[in-house]
Amino acid sequence: MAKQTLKTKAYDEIRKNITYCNYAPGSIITEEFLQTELNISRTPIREAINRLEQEGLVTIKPKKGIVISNLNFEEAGMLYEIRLLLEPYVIRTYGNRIPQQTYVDFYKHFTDLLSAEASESDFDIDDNFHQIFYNVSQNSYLMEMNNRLSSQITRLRILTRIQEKSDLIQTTHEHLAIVNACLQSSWDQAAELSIEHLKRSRENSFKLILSGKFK
Amino acid sequence: MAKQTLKTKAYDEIRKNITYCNYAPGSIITEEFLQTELNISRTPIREAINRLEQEGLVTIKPKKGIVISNLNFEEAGMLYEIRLLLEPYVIRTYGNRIPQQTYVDFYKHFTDLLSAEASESDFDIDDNFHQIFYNVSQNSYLMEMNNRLSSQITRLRILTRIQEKSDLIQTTHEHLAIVNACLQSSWDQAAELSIEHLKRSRENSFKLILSGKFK
DNA sequence: TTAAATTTTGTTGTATACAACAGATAATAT
DNA sequence: ATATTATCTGTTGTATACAACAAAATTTAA
Repeated sequence: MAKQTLKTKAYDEIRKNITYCNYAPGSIITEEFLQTELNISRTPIREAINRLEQEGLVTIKPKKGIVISNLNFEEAGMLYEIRLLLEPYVIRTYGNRIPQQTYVDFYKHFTDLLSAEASESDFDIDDNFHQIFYNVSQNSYLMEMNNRLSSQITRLRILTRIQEKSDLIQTTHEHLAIVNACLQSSWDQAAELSIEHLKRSRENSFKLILSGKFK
Repeated sequence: MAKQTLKTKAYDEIRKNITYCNYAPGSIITEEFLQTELNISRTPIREAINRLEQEGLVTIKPKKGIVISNLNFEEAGMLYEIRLLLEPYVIRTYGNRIPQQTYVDFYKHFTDLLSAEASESDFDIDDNFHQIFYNVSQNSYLMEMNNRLSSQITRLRILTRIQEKSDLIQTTHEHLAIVNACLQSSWDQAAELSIEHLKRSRENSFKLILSGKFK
């Protein structure tokens, strides 16, 4: 990435801070705070914030401040509803566009992962796994939709996985099963497995949200 | 709508001009042009343009100008792919949330429409018909997705219907069939009919695009 | 004539000053 | 003490000036 305007720099920085929950969900920040924190003038900051509002990560309260979007029960429900609609579709429809080698790599990665300690990069691997299916669709609406979802999903994952690290193993097993089906070109089965995976993941998130461990 | 900032006013105005093809697809405009045309200073104009870029209606070419997005074969294909995925889903899943009376009103409206002359407001009715299904889903991702799609769809419709006004009758007949199925609570059938409707509509758009009548 | 270097022009990128306004706080009247 | 009014404070909304830069036009050299 050669060219980086201040606008995109501010956007990347703020978005990262939101997705990784450095700014707590529900909290209020101001443009001036960001201005001094990032050492960037208001104009690029504002443009970044406007975009983030568009993406649903913040809400601008006129004359009040910038509210970091909450992650509540309803939001999680919407999120998973969309994923349950889109992911089986992209797997079934575009799974065959992904080179077998990519599946093999994933497969290997996952088996390695199951026999080792959990690390910080696991989030990215998971994200990458889902993202690839959207990208090969070559449909910019699908890709953008995934982009929109992924930051919220990451926030959800961070807020939940912290409590239950054992979940990673279960998730990886399920990813493994999906990849396995893909390697055999059993797209319907892979789609079905992704539905099961998402449903279980949803129930787990719901449980954690309702337990009130975070808010 | 009581409160209207200049930002939203600029956004509404520019978006309307794009969707109704007052700014031709592919043409290039500048911030200064918009500034003088709308009599609004650059800052709100920029914020509006940024949002429109985010929504895919324009592309900002640094140091060059603002390019009104094109509507080509690929774009139309993506558009219909998403609609074919989402609309049957929302009809099947949320059709029952719409009061019967609303269906009856639609039904009446459509039959009136078939026995009268075509008017300008037909676009809005069509839009409204599709939109209601998304709105009752109460899923902000779905609603926003529809919002995103609808402006592109409107552009497509305007560019195609101009040539073939007879298409309106066919479309209305299909809408009628869908509403009919909904009135009988035959959601699966309604979903199936919407798929047929969209597929035919897609083929029609493709044909018109390929004929090169517009570019 | 042609190629290269230079200047000009037009556009967006960025910084900043000021206006508008909502909400909180303080002051006042009853 | 309480309700009402007025003031103050903090924040975003808007306007505008200037910087940076890319591309086009012009000039210059060979």
